[in-house]
Amino acid sequence: MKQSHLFTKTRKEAPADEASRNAELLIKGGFIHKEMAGVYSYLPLGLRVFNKIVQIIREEMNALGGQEIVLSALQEKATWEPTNRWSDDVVDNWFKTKLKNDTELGLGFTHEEPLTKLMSEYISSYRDLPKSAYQFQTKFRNETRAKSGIMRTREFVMKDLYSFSQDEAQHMEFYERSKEAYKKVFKRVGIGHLTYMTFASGGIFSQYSHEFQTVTGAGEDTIYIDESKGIAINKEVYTDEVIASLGLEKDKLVETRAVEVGNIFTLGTRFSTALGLKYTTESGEEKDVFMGSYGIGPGRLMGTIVEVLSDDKGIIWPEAVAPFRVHILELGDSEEVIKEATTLYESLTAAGIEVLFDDRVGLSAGEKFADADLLGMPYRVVVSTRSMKDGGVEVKKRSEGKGHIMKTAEFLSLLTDTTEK
RNA sequence: CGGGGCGUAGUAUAUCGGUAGUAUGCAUGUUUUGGGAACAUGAGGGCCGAGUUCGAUUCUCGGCGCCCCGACCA
Repeated sequence: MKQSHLFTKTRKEAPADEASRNAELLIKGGFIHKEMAGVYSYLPLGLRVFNKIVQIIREEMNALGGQEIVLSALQEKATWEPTNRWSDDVVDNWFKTKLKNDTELGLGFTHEEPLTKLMSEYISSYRDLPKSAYQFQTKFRNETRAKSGIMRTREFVMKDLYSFSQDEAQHMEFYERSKEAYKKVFKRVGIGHLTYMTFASGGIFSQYSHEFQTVTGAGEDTIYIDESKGIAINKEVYTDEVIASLGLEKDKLVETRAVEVGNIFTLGTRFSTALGLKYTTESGEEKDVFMGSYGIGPGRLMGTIVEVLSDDKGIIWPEAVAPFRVHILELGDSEEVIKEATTLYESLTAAGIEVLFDDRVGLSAGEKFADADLLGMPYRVVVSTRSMKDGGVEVKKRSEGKGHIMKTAEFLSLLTDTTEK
């Protein structure tokens, strides 16, 4: 994409009403736009990142056997009453509305109820299990306090997967595989090294749930990490008893702040019992389906990546989620430079490489460099009279301090090799 | 929800009970082009409402909105 075509612009100063690093950098770069407290829109560059994160999650959920669906945001009262989650006294963050005829509706804050109800139309035999379904869907939560930029918002897309199994044993098999899928997701988006599977409170059907917590001061949670084992305990269940039961030693645990980027949860039969999701066993017995839920918020994940992977100049996107892989900067307006840069842009694009081409005229070199640092594409390629005199283009990785001159063909093969790897 | 802070050009910030200033961004022109260029010219502003006052952006009250800490986060 030619940068002259992009309708967003960078800005030098972050809005005064944003204190979090993720919001500052994402707004300065034109990735997102704030509509109101806790509600953000995604702009072209931000949406590209968002979609890449979504696609990585989608691939891993598909590999797990999940089937993608999209459930409705509008929810009716009758679906939620059987589980006692319609009342505002029980669930205080519903956004509710009404039909013209005064029928009450809610905007879904999660989707256990509608999916459980829906599944009862399709699941009736042990032969139908296990199954799992997931979606990327907008949730609405009337948080008393939105905060930290896109980390805690009132409207956000969530990947929520729900698993349906015959019994706890079958459920646990899926649950264990989901842990691995989640680890892959966080590794692929570039924050695996900072993300710990964390024991958290479990509910009625299991002692623990598992959260995936990424270490950052911007996080809302306090966790205790065992670095050697690569796991952590959430403060909410941090007791001597729990530490011992997990085979950990208290003096090896390090307290830190972290953000919950994902969680997996054993639901048991709470929802299936209430909503009548049953199946018939091989011996003809009727049993409640055993469920689990598995969530990741792609937007929060994007915010977390920015919190964790940025420096004083801007964002350092991991290749897997960067809006573009290469950022070509055309410096100066000599005909040779423009021709060389345009040719490079076209040949990289033809090779299937995503390129942002800073073809804007009349800007100083410093301004283009500053924008490139802020926007954070993995590779910055400068085409200028100087680079041409030196016999090529200057290639610099965003994550490294110095660039070096390469022939364009050399650069192209570098990118292609990495792709094939 | 408890506590604290704050609303001034697109953005960021000053000042002041009496003509609202600066930077940046924007427009036009000339020059400039390897780390947010220079000069000139121009457009652009007091969240809403009530009160006090000769006069309110400033003071008072109410509303709306935003941020931070805590609580909450199924």
